[in-house]
Amino acid sequence: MEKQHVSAAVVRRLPRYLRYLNDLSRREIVRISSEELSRRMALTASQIRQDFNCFGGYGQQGYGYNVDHLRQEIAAILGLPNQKKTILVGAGNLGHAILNHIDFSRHGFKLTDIYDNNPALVGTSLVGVTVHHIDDLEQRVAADLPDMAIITVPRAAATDVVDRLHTCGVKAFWNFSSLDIRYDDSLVESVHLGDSLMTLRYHLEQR
Amino acid sequence: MEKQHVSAAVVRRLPRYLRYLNDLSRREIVRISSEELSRRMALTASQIRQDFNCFGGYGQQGYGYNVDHLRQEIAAILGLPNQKKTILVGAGNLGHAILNHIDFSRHGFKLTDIYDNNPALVGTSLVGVTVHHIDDLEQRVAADLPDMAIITVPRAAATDVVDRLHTCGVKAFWNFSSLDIRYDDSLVESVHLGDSLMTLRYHLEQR
DNA sequence: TAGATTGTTAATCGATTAACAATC
DNA sequence: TAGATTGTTAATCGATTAACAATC
Repeated sequence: MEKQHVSAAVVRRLPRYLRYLNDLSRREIVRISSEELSRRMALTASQIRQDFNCFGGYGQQGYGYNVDHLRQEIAAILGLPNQKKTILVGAGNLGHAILNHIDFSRHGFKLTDIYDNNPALVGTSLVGVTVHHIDDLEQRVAADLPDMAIITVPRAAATDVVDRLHTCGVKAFWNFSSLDIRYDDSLVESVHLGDSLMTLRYHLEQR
Repeated sequence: MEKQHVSAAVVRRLPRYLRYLNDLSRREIVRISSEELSRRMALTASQIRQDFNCFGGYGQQGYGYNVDHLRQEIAAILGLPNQKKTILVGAGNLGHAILNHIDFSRHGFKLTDIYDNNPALVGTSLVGVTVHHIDDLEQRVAADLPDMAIITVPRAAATDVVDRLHTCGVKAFWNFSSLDIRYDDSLVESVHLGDSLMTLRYHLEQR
């Protein structure tokens, strides 16, 4: 049902809608109006209706939106029911944190491999997935191409690792390095922690 | 020199400008034109000039921008030379990763305290800062009010911890919990890892 | 039916881009 | 001086908000 083009701004809001809807569902709230949801989320009701209408009419006049139905529609739009294969490269502090913090299956992914260059880690298992040496990257990726790679290696290693991945066919990255990854044929979602912190520092200044 | 209102969109770009300028500086490039920078950053030259002009004329016609000067101006605008006090609450996987991954002093902060409820951690030291028990939070925060708190506790604990912090005077948060923090008198910068991952999952679907 | 609330169009607002005069 | 490039104004584009007719 995804007809018209959906703007990046709307897409960024979808996960947040999903969080609130899941929460409402947990509290066994069956229906919600755009008005009530706007109060809870600190958005305008207008924006909520516009956003939901990019995809088709999920509401009902005079009634509002059915929480469970809407929740499942958004989950489907995001592609969550269908799991894409992902690998994680760099099982240091940040890699460990991601592995333990994120439930991949609930976010539409399946973790298939972990890579690191630390001999002490290679061969061990983290969250049920074996850690392989980074030297085996090309061979293993060629045998079973992942849909995405999580980049949690130190900055110094990032360019090289990402380039190798791209060369052997990986075209999507969840990037935690402070480097900007950019390829014409690839999808990149970056989490620049330092940038986020500095943004906060700026606003702290203006008070 | 910060006269006119600076939009959130511009502020979000400042750290990225700084990263590129630092990189240019490292390579000993002395001057850069908006045109050349736009190529490197994949922005328009027009946007770059608009952005830099929110704060005052840092360039020179016919020459461009002095890399080092611009770099220092932006660092100053962000407030980096002046360190604000921050505490970190929740020294689990994610907390550890942040502590080891972020150089606070380079981002305008100074880490003063760490809190956790794990007895095995309390009393130990991480990145040179002692871990205190969460029960001591109110007492210690009252004695030395931090400018900001980093929230890396599990979701279940987040509401309570944040509320306690807010009550004893903390009015800025770097939030890693999947909860939305919202107070009229507080500044919140959230890093919603799950949201970021789902956004990526969406775009992976549309290809 | 009357009341509530959506879906959708139109108006507003803000951000990005284009253009060019100012000036180094 | 001539050429380059900024600072700044105007035009465009896109996103948000307001309004209201459609309809459950």
